Amino acid sequence: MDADQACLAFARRCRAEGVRVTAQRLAVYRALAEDPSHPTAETIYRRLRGAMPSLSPATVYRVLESLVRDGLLRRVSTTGGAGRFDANLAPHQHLICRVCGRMTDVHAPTMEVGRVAGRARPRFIVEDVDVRIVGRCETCPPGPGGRRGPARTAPRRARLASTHRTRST
Amino acid sequence: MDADQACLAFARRCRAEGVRVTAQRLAVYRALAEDPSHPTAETIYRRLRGAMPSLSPATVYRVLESLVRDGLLRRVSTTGGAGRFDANLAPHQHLICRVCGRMTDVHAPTMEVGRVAGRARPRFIVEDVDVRIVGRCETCPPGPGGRRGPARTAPRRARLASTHRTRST
DNA sequence: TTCAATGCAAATGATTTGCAAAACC
DNA sequence: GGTTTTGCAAATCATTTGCATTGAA
Repeated sequence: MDADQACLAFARRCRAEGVRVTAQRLAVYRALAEDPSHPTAETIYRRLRGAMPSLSPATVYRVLESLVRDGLLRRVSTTGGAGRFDANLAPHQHLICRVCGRMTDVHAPTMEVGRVAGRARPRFIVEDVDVRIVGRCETCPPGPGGRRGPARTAPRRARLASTHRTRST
Repeated sequence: MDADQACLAFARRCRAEGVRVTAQRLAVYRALAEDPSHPTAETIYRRLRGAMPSLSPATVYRVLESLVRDGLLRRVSTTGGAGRFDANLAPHQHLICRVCGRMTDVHAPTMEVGRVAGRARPRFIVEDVDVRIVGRCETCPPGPGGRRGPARTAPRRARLASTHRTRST
């Protein structure tokens, strides 16, 4: 699998940047590299603690934060609920089903937003464009909201606000 | 101002949908209609309690949730931090400065994502496209992260994950 | 050996919920 | 008057932090 490759490259890159390569870091990174569903910190934690009983949630959060800071992972945007992460650094967009909560990668040609941003005042320097395409899997039941109904990774009810403490970008 | 118009339309629409028009609802809606900065629930609460001392944060959250559910407001996407809201229902995109946290509306021609979504399996029915253009105001100090530094509405430090309990879309 | 990373527990921030009182239609 | 909403306080959830310990380099 490609995940092994990615993990090797990951370890190399950590060492190159002077970041220590620990079992926890590798495990968290691998969990994300192997899982295209954009899991939450808690999902990663639950998935890992079987093989790593001493792992603590705090470590998962810390590892995720540091990997995002070092540009090895991305945090994807949401409108609430727990934070979700992505090891796929290539430019791409997300399809988000408001019924089942599934988040799928898709590829659309890069959109031209640079010129739009240039009109802003003060002027704005674009660094990243993040596109969320919200809708519904054809196989999920329609209906007004995404409330009720089974959910794989996400919904529980319709959520309101969102996350937790700090900033957002 | 246009906000008065919007409030009238808002009251009309509430009555039409059988939702009660209370002073709290109107105040929260108006606060959002008058403020293009996409404030958080807490910001709205602080702004309102001067004129409405009995207002409680829980009410602000509940009002926001119900207005979003009824399609009178939108929750904007973030990668963490508190949820932010928008009374502008017209299709538009957001410029987000990772240094000062400011979120500005911009207008770019609608992007063609429908065809991309059609390729997904199971097929995906697009209902909304949400574009976040992340970068930096020309007037904000550059630098690796958006950490430290003064912030208007957002940052405090680099945040990690995101919100709170329920779903996300 | 040394400094970064981990684990644990406690702290925080954001948001939600239970319930009785107040308000709208 | 009956049903929604509100307020308040307590509960939850997601995430962060303090501190002593462990471990990678």
